[in-house]
Amino acid sequence: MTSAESPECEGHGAAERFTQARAAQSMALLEDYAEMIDDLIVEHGEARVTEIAQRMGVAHPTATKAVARLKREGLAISRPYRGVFLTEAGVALAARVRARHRTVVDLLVAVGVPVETAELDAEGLEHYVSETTLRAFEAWLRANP
Amino acid sequence: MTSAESPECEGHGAAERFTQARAAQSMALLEDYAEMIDDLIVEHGEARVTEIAQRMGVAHPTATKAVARLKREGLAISRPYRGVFLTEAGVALAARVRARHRTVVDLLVAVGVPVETAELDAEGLEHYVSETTLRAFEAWLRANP
DNA sequence: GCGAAAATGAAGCCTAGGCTACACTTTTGT
DNA sequence: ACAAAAGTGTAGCCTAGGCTTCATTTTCGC
Repeated sequence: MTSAESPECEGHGAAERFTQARAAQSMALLEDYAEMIDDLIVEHGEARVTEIAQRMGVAHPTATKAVARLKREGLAISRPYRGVFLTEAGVALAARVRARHRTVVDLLVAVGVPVETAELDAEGLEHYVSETTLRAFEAWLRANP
Repeated sequence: MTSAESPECEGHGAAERFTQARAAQSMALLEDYAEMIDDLIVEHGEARVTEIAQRMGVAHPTATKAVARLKREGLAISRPYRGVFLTEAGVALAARVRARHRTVVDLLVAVGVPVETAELDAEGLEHYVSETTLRAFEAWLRANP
């Protein structure tokens, strides 16, 4: 542990970091589903629960629950036995997520990570990259072409 | 996985990526607790549940539950009303996690992320960095001092 | 040495995110 | 047109990981 820790007493501020990481985690699944739904709409004009479930590697009721949460958060809309669609906010989220994913993969590849590994790791990593770090990645990629 | 994957259509195997990311997530908390306990043992000779809880930013019963899980996984041992200690496997895990954390922070800083942000983001990121990526980071850091 | 404070454990509740089983629509094929 | 197949929804169960409340044990101060 380096950086800004009080050497005496207990080093804290640690709790904050974990709390923040936990918050990021709760957003991660929502982001994945939003991006997935956006993909499906682009490909097929709509996203069906069954296909969302297949691609996410979960059973269909799990996908249904996730969609319900997306709707609660104002990111998606759907009617019974019909496809799922993203709201404006949902589309914006999906776009942000996709761009961030690209940047993360690009940076990993740029520092020597094999492309397939970069794609694999990015799936987990992307949700924990802050805006500040993302911009640093972009700046570095621009400066190191 | 009941239903098989259609090898046709476009880019899948996506399900696998998500499944893997989910598995990594289930390991993340265990890793954080193991590292934290190791820190406390180094500092105080033992790790008390209350202090683990404080530093993780959770209530003490939450820490107790996490310790129970660590014990189930063979990573820690403890007796009622006594401190928590790591098994050999737990110590090894903590060491690996700490080394990985440092490498991730170093790489982030090296590409221009502010130190405080790097520490913050690394807390979430580190759990999703594969061995391959970690080694790529180390190689890159050696080549770009 | 004893009573109070601090630490720990145990019970019970909540949400998220998995699952299976089953019921009900919609789509589809003859 | 209608029955079978496919898709979707609902209910109910599980685990993980949060929480509060309360009981118990240890530790500490006097």
